[in-house]
Amino acid sequence: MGKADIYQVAKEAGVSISTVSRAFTRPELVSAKTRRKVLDVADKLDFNIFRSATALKSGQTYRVAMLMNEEITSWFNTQTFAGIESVMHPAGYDISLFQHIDTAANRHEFFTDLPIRRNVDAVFVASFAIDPHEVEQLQRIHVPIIGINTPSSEGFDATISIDDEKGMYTAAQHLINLGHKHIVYPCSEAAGLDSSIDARAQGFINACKDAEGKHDINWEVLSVPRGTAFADSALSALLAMDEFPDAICCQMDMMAIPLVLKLERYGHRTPRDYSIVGFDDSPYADTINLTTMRQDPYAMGRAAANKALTLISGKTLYDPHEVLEAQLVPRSTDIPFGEMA
Amino acid sequence: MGKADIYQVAKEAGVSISTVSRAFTRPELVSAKTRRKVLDVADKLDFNIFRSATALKSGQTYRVAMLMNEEITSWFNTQTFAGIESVMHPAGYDISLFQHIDTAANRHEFFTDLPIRRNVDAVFVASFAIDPHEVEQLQRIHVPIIGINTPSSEGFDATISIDDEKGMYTAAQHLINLGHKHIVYPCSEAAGLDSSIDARAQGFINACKDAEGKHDINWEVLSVPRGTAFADSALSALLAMDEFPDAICCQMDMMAIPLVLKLERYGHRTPRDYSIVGFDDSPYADTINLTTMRQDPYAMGRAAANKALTLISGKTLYDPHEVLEAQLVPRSTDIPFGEMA
DNA sequence: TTGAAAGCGATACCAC
DNA sequence: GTGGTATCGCTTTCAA
Repeated sequence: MGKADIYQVAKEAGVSISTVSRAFTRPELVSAKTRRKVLDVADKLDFNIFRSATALKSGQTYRVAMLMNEEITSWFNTQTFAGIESVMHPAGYDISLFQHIDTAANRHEFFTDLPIRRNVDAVFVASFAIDPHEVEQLQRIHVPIIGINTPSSEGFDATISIDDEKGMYTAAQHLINLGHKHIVYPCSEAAGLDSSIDARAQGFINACKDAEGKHDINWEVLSVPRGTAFADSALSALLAMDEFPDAICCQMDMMAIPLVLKLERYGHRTPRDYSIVGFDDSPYADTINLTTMRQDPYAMGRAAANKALTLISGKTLYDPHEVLEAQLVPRSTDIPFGEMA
Repeated sequence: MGKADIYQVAKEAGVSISTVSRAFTRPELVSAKTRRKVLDVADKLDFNIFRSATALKSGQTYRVAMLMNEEITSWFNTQTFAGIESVMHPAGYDISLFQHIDTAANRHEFFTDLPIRRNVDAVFVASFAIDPHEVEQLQRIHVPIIGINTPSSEGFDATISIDDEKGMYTAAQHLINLGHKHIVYPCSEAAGLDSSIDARAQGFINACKDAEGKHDINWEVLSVPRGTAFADSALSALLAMDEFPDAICCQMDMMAIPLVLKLERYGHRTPRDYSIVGFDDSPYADTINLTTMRQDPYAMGRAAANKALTLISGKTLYDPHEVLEAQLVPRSTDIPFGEMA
């Protein structure tokens, strides 16, 4: 049966174990005939190189860690993970996932135990606020650390981020330029964990402040509790306002999409009655024709993984820290103030 | 620095490497004082057990493979992956992902090379039609094989599935019981890859055939091309019909949700003008109040992973093959035929 | 082009 | 409760 080791293959093929090894990992050092024979025997005996042994010998682990806020099931995390996977897998790496590095308890446990120490060849930190002390702890594992949408690049060997603040500044400015007078930003509290949330809110605030001299606008940030029902909370808050706004600027599509769909049931229809822009260009944004700011976390994951491979191989990055810009995707939930019903 | 090995830790702590090893993996065999000392030294030297060595010694790999159709970014795949991860990670396993085991070329490559042979402790096969020959190939790696929504349990050590056919039978029957007369099932072609698609279509057909004697119904399957725009294709096909149906039965929410949203732009509003039910209870189904058949792939992933752990540990499963039923989630896209406008 | 042998780091059996 | 040591499977240098 099929638990042959390298010695059995060597014996059956009439060669040494060195040759078997080479037939798999350094084919060019073995004659074509010998190689053919070894591989045939190996296949017959269900033999394959045992990567754990290779790992031991080489000191590499062929694993990388990915740390994230919350669950992998969120759109951003899934896309980023898929992007990293798409380049790390072909390169022979598995991804060891650490979800929910969010609560104080989880963080403390992770950063003091450092279970990944000596067990991964690189670490990806996806979109969460990590404090300087934690970065310092991470550095103790002595492997490349790559940040994706981290608030700072301090302590990271490489980072790739979108400029959330600028992106949201652009979105808000777009609504202002359309002539809107009363702009609301429903904002779920970030609890200091998701760095993007804070940066986006700041971008909105900055755009409004900058416009205050030139435009006659009335703007406000509507804080709603964090949680799974944040969109419903925002809905309630909006419906409870003295006067319904003429524009809504959303921190993410997952806020904007439910609002568009549910506000309609209360007689508020976009773009007839109000303009709205989202952020992310996540699923169904196109279906409902939501104007939004697009970011591409899959591409960011790929870029981050390529940086990691370069660093793992001991090379230097030409461009370790990259900042991308979100792009406005004009669809049809926004019209000039003057054209509204 | 910071690359201390077990010998340095032993030396610094004044013990043998056996004791260092035990301090980490068999704490109960070491005196509390010695253990404390060893762990302190280890922390100071940034030492940790090197899992690749453990793996070599034990013959385990602490990796499992997950094979899937298409990308991990689909709702079903993400949920299933997250479920598996939620039990495998705490148990010390990483998941090695193999996406796109769908095209003939990819399948052939995977099943003949069998890159996972000897390199994983278990294999999960998520929701795709795998033929008997392929299962046979998989068995050559001599580890437990666990299927999730596979069309057959033949050759698998364990399986967990929902009864797609019965679920869709229920959905169709529900529409029939509401008195609908003209029921359409928009169906993207499955190309023999996604086993659920075929089973669901069959469930719809069976329900309609069974009802033909008792009810005066007119039903049809509307085949639309596979691809990213399958919902738009279905939309076109529906709008091109001589007479718009009074009920639509969808293979998945990702078909139903765009239809509900876009048909409205053409004057067809649910439930006023037609009833519609989806399948999956995936994101935004609740937001638009879609009546649908719920399945829980996260829970299936967890169950599959628990089965895997049992099998890996050499135990026998009491109940290797489980079939779950999708549950009708009544919301408000369906009303009795008689109450329609 | 191929073979012999040392060694990667942890584990577990066997002594003490 | 602790230490010595053979061993897991592969890679790689050195020799032939």
